[in-house]
Parts: sequence; structure tokens; C-alpha cells
Amino acid sequence: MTDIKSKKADIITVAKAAKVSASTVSRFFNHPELLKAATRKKIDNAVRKTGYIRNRAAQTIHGIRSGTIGVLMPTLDHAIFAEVVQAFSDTVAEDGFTILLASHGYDLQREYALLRKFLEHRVDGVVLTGLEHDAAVFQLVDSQNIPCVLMWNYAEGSHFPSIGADNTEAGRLIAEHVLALGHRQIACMFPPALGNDRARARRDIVLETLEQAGVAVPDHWQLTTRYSVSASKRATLELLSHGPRPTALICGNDVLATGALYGAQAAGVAVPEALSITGIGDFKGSSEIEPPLTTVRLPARQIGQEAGQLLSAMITDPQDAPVAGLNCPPQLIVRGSSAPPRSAR
Amino acid sequence: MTDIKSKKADIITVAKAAKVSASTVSRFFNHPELLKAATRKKIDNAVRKTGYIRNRAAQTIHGIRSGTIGVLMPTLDHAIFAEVVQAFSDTVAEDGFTILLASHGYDLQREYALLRKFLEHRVDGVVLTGLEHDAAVFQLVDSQNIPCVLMWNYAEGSHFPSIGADNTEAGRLIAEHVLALGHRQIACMFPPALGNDRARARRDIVLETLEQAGVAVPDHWQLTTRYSVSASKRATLELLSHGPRPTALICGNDVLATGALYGAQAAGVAVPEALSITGIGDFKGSSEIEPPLTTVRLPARQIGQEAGQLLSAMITDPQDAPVAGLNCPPQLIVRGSSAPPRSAR
DNA sequence: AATAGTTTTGCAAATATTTTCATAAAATGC
DNA sequence: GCATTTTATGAAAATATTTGCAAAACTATT
Repeated sequence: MTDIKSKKADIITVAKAAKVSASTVSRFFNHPELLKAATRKKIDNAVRKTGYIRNRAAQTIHGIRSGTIGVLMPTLDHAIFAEVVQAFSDTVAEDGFTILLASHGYDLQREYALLRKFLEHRVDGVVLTGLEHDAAVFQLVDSQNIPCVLMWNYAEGSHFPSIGADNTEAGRLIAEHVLALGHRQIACMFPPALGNDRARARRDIVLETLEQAGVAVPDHWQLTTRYSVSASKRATLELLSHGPRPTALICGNDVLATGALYGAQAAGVAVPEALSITGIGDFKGSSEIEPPLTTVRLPARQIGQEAGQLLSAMITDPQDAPVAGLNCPPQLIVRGSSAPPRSAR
Repeated sequence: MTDIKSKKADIITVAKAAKVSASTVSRFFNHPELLKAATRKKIDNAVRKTGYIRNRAAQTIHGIRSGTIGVLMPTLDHAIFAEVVQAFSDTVAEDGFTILLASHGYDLQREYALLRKFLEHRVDGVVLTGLEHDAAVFQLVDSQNIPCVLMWNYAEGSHFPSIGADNTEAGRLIAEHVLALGHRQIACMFPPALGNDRARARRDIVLETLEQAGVAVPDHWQLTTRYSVSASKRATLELLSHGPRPTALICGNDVLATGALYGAQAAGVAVPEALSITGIGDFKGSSEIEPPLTTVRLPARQIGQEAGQLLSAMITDPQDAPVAGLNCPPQLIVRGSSAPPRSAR
């Protein structure tokens, strides 16, 4: 049906084809109830015939919402972030929003630049990942006074409403679990903390909780490992290959824990009999791995959905939208990869 | 420095603050070399003082590029797609593009609607995943004559340039490997083929290759499983729990293979001694799992990069951009999860 | 059939920017 | 120090759309 015209159809082309004015065509899209049924019909035909597609850019300069939301993540390469984005995107799509997505690779300078780009596109709202951001980032969002939520972590009194889990809580839960099992020889493995408040918060609370229980983690049992199964497997093999072994290994997330589990298997160290291994996150597959992984569940899907709902409400209904963030409480999930140490049995 | 004005600054605000005309401010951003250094300085100060952010929407209605690329994926929930998107996004970001991302969940109707939305936003180019799409989708892209690439799969003579791997090739490689090892009792596990040309191509070629070698796969050994570790683990446990067992299990992708491996471990079936398991994809962690997974590598990162480069070139330099797609050849990776069947030793 | 009221439509101004063309200013040559 | 060329800037038109206001076209009422 579509005429393949050399020039793309604009609203005036459609108006001519339907023998009405441009305003009427505009109303056809934005306030169809104002038109007579017959006129609607005429315009509908004309739209089809000309292959017209509305130009949101032209609407946007009228101060009308652009229908886009900017989502700024550290990376998509971690399945858990991809999951959050997916849930967020699906949720806001229901209200007609399309997402602009960019990742900054934990580079906070880059984050600022990408945010500016989003604002140039006149996004209707922004999502940032985590609680910590450059002061310039917060200032920029404030100055444009555009709705913003912080997704993935929760903390009371964050600069913008935060929706997510409390990492300190998560870290405490797992540390307490390991202590409760009776472990005293405990090693830790965390990703680099630079530009990553999540990882730092988890590590700090784990070490602190252990310390308060009188368990000191020697330096050579505090591993820092790239976020990858291969790096953590290698580090675990290294850890298990010389010197006295810990009876438990607390990992900063499930990816590291998965690698640690493979490392233990490769080294012939029985899990959980000789070594308990724990993660944080409850990623996909963590409950199926053998042995199933003890971890703390961070409800990624829920976080993405809640963040989407909140931001969408803040945009479409600024008066009535809740102003507070939401704490999606982490939950200890005890599975087969952790057990009391041999000595305690 | 930024004045928090109640009204947002536009180009005229800046012009007034710098005591120049709006045209000059426009040139400051688009053709700075035309301005005197002193004028540039004045405007730079004014921009800072007013907190002005350019409005791309207003540029876009002049037919200037929007600086956005629409990326349409089935889902982000599969780590491999997230990886492709990440690579693509990073690549085009270097040329200043921001991506609009949407996922259709294997619903081809939805894909059409999302594509329309992208076009309303006047994206400069579109990426679709896979080779198969609704005729209306192709027609729409054609009619708007907007650059488009098909990412993830490669096939000669595809409607738009395709960049990716040849799934038929990938399936053949793995089937031939399993046959070459001497297996004759072979089971298969694939995700649902509906709306997923990748999965279908892989399954078809695997069955065909086996058949040509005189190996028939009985119906109850042809498993169809949701794309998830848990579903495939369950299906594998089921498969191994009654009746005669196959000596090899060919899985449609590494996620299914991972679940299968866990299932075999849980069932106490030794891999690869009693059961060989293979995947397709070479996902993250596949080389670290115990035993390391035999699979076919699909170079996700490379595919995303190449697609990004091609589309970026098609947009910025339509004359000189290569018109052809790119076959990123899959590669058989033999690791510990496959071995000859016991009978053949 | 005239009037009042309501519904539908069109005109023109407004939105934020770019760009062409014209003009002013500066630089250069003599 | 003047004419000529070059460079820098501004005015105004153009881009695709929305919207307030007014006019036109109906409906209903008498």
C-alpha cells in the first residue's frame, strides 16, 4: 500500500492527501476524539498511502515529552545487569517509553559525558546504577530538574530515590551465615572496588563482621579478582595450591563463586566438606550448579520493575508519584555449597 | 557556576549572555573553526554560566542525523546477546552514536511495532537480530531507506547485510565432531524454534548430519527445553533416569549444555566417560566449567564490533561503506566434556 | 426558518535550531 | 591610506510539528 516516494512524507503531505489541514492530522494522532469519524477515516487512509511516520523530534521541541528514558549502566557484560535492564525496559515499555542505553565501564568521567548526551536527546528521565556518582553528575541532573532514580542499591537518604538492595545487609547476611556454621579459617574474594560502591560495601561489611566475631582474614586470603569465572577459578586454584587452606571462601558475587567452585573441583577439594563456598546475587544457574550455591538473593527482576514503575510515575504524574526509594531486601539462600567445617562435625 | 534558572536555557539565552547572535552560538557547536578565538571564549563562558545543553531534537528536524541507532534484540536475558549489544554499543559510541534499545521477546509482531517507534525517533540506522523477520519489517525499513544490518547470523544474499556466524556451519561442526568420536547413541536438546531462526537452523542441520551418517535420533531423545540452566538440568535428569542412555548429548547452546552437565553430575553420570556433552556458543565460563565444555565458538564480541563498524560506516559514509555482510566463522573448540564412547575405547 | 449551542476544522503563531545569504569587520596588497 | 580580498557575524527563512483562537459547519430548539 505504501507509495515509495523519494521524499519522506511529512504531516503536510498527509494533510494534502486527506484534503484536510495539518492541524487536523496532528489531532488525529494526539486527540483523535476531537475528530469526526469520517475525517479520521480519511486521514487513516492518507497515512497508510503515504507511509507517514510521525516525527518525535518535532514534537519534542514543543516541550512535549520525548518518550525516552536514559539508562546508564557500568556494563551489560554481567548477566545480572542485563537482567535488570531487561526488566526495567519491559516495564517502561508498557507506558510507551523507549530506552536510550549506554555503559560507562566503571569510569565516572565517562558517565558524566554520557549523561550529557542523554540530556541533549531530551530524555524524560534517567536511571543511574548504584549510589555513588560524581558530584557533577548529581548537579547536572538537579539543574535540569529531570526525574532520576538510582537503581540496584538501596540506601536511605540517597541523593535521588534509590531502588535496590542494601549491599551492607547482603554482605552481613553471608558473613554471619559462614560464622554461624562455625568457620574461623575464612578467605574472601572480591572484584576491584574502584568506581564500584557495591563491591566495596560488600567487602567492607564482610571483613568487619568477621572481625567483630574475632576472625581476622590474613592479607594473602583477601583476594581481589576480575569479575570473571576464569579469573576467580585461577585465583582459587592458586589459593588452594599452597599453604594452609581456609575452610570457607566468601565470594563477592555468584560469578566469582562459580569460578571458585570450578577451581575447587579442579583442585580436587570437596565442596562443602573441605571448603564452603558462598556467593552474593543468586544469579541464574546458581541453584543448579553442583553443589548448588549458598548465596544471598538480590531480586534483580523486581528491582528493574520497581525502578521502571517509579520513574515512569515520576515522569507521567510528577505530583502523585512516590518520592521515596524502595528497599528490596536481600535474602540468605542456603544451599549445598556451604556446611560446617570438618573440625566442627 | 551553573545558574539554576527556573526555565531551561536555549540557544537564545546563551546568545544574549554572550552578546552574540543565535547563529553564532550554533556555529560554536557545529563549525567552531569559523569563529574568532575571542568569540569562542565568550560563548564558552556563556554556555557554562547558563548551563545550556544543546537540543538534538531541534537539530534533528533539520534532517541532521539524530545520532541514535536503534537496536532490536529478542532479549537481553541471554548473556550472549548482552555481550553482543555491549560490543556493538561501545563500537558505535566511538563515533558519537547513542543506542536506542528494545527487545521483542521473540514476538515478530512486537518487533514491527518497536521498529516503528524507532523510526518515529528518527534513528540513523537499525540493527535487527537474526535473518528472519516479518515481511512488513523489511518493507518498512526499505521504504524509509534507512541503513540496516542483520546481526548475529550470517547468510549470503540476506535482505540486508548480515554480520555473524553461520549457524548451519556451527551445527554441522558439532555434529561431525560427535560422530567422529564414534558416538551412535545420540540425544539432542534444543530451545523452542518458534520465532528463532538460529535455534531452528542448528537443530535441523544437526539432525540432518546425524541422519546422513546413518544415526537416527529417536523422538524421546529429541528434547525441547526452555533456554535456562534449570530447565535443561531437569530435562537431562529425566533423560538419564529411565530407559537406555545415549552416549552423547548435543545441546543447542552452552546454557543448555551447562544445565545438562549439572544434571549429569547430579545423576552421578560421569562426563565424558559415560556421557559426552556438547554446546554451541562458547559462552563465558564454558572453558572453566568442570569438565570444560566442548563447543563451537561464536565470536559474539567480534560480531558486535563488526556490525557496529559497518552500520556506522553506512550512516556516516554511505558511498564508501562496504555493502556486504561478514561471515564470522564458527570454530570447533574441543575440551574435556566430549570423548569417544566407552564401547569405542 | 431563524437562533443558539455545539462540534469540527483551519489559520497562524510558537517551538529550538540550522543554514543561506548578505553585510560588517579585519587583513592584505599596493 | 585606499581598494580588494578574506574572514566573521547577523538576519531571516526553513525545518516538522503542536496549539490557542476563531471561523465554519453542523444540531437542536423553538
